Amino acid sequence: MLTDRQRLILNAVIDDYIRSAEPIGSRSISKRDDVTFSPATIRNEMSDLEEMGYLEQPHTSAGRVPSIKGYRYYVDNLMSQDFAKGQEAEMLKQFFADRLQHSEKLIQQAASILSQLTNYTSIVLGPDQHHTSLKHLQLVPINEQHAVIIMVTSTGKVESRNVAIPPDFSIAEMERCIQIFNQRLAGVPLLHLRSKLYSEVGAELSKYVDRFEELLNVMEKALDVEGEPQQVITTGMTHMLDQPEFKDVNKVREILALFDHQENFKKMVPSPGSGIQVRIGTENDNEAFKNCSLITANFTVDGESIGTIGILGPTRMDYSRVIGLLDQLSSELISVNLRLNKPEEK
Amino acid sequence: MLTDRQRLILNAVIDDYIRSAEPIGSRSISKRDDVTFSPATIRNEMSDLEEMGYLEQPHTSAGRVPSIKGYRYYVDNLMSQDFAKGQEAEMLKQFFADRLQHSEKLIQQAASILSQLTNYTSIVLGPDQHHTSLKHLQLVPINEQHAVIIMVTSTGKVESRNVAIPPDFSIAEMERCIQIFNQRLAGVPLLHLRSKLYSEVGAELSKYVDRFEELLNVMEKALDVEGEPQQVITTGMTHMLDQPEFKDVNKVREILALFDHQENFKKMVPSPGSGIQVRIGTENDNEAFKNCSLITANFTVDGESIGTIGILGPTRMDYSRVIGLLDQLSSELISVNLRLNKPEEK
DNA sequence: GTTAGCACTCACAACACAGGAGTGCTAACG
DNA sequence: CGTTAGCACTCCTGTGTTGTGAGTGCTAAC
Repeated sequence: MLTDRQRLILNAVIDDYIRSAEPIGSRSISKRDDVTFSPATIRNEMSDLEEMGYLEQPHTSAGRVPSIKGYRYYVDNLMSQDFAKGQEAEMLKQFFADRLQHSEKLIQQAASILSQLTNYTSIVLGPDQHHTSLKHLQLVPINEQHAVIIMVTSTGKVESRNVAIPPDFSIAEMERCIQIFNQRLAGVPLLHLRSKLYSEVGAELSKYVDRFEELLNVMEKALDVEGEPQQVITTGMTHMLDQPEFKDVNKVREILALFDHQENFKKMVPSPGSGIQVRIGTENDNEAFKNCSLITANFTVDGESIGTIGILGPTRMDYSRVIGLLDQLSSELISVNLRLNKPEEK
Repeated sequence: MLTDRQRLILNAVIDDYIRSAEPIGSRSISKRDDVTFSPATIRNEMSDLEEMGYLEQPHTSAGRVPSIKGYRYYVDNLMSQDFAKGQEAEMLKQFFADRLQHSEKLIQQAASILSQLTNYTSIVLGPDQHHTSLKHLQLVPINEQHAVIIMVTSTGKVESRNVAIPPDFSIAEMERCIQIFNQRLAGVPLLHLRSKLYSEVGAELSKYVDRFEELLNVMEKALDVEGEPQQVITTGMTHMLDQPEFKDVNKVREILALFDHQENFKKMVPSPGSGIQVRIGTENDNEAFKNCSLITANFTVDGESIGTIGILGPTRMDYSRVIGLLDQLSSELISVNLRLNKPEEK
């Protein structure tokens, strides 16, 4: 569809624009080493590229700027794919060298590093609750009426809930029940905890405890993971302000407002699975992000999602570098997880 | 030191300026209901107030603006002290009505509400680690070589650490050790855990386990709370941008940069104890905050600090309202904690 | 001591204007 | 026929000018 020369020029425009953030003119393109034609020729080609929708003109007599379609073509076809894994990759490796964190915290820290490296904002979504399962349940009494229930999940994360002990239940009784829960519920996906609670545990429990229904009620509330919003953590929002496209406070506000209402992100992040995804400008279905691009990477181990990292920058972001870093990070994470789980059952 | 009329005028200037964010002229003051003199008289008084350092002039022929000294005088002497506890107080009450969270999470949520109510940014500092103690220790094995150690603190917070099980230790052995730890370390302040580990537990442990030193080493790392930075959570940074004084991106950047490096806040927050504190403008020892005020409230139960909330706004912030809300919040928190711990031992 | 009157100051918005980067078109060249 | 040089035209941007209005400080009168 595009001639080689058009592709060369489109690539040149986007490359330069990513660096300079200013409309690119024909003259400056012609000065590049990889370009041999005169400004006039380039003007003609750029005019064609504009007509086809790959470039845009802020106004007559300004240079050209890539359109969403242009960026998309760049990411899909033009962009250098040999993600230069230089010293930055080395930094990531160093970072992971001797970490023994559960994967969730690990990803958070990785995102923070990514944000520093790229000068973009990073967003971490915890692992999709629907796909993590319960590893262990534990009761810690606070006083006669209150206790803390601790859940350890398959990702190594620890969650805790305060519960009120039903009157007339002794702590010893509670502890016996928790044991039963543990036997029956270990390995069950968090999402199914509630239904299993009645179908599996109920019958068993009734043999040992009299007023087990009351207890089930309490546990149902405590184990309800849907109430707990999926955690969203952002780092490096400052970097947003460094980009010249956001020198106007109002544009920044729209975006930062999104950060305060984190529910939004869940909608924006592509459905789980499927490695690295790029959403350019209006491809995000959110008005506030029309000048931003979001690159997300979903990290999985053994097919289980352990978290998602998103890198948010202006549409004019350095796609190649960010994708390269996420790529590298992905393999590091996998190797860490192998190290951690090597001698595991199954 | 100030005449009644001067106090009235200073109060009027600050009041109006808090609302309008624009320099206040003599004419607009004279229109207030509580002011009976002419603009000319007010001009003379304002001139005196400026000479004394309570007011400032952005430039000749502009109105007056309060100085740091002016705000300080306002907060200490002028500000209405009957913190109107209207429907806002009711909201807070509602919010606390049936919460059963550990106090730390409770404070975080409270801060979030405060941020919404006031349109300022809120900052939560976790309880000072030096004053919380260990309640319970728990080991959850992940595989043969790794386990999660869970610490429940006296504030009801749950912390977890991944540890590597020393080679040749069985999980059963580990669990026996943890029991000993629990007996010996429950109630010990987190800060002293490490020293007690050797002085108290070491001897006891040597009776049961052979190579206990190795184990102590592992535990020492796991229980080291000083490595873990004190948690800092911020909400509602967007509101910062709503203030007209921050319409310039560069000023915002300085402040947001602080948020990315949370260590800073620990230095800024006044030493624990002592209720509500107000830091106006340059009273904060941080260049970036020279146009901000920080109101902090330290919440304690039975003399133990359970966390600190800071409200950050422009120097022109509504001191009276914020202090009132923090005041209200403080009493709500205490009543919740009473409810939660009523039947506790001691 | 208080107030009216008035000249003076100074930020700010509106406007005009020059400079310059970049385009689009046309015509000439190989 | 594709490519290039030349040139007129567009339009953003920065700068200087001017006018307006809010507000002050001073003086004189009440």
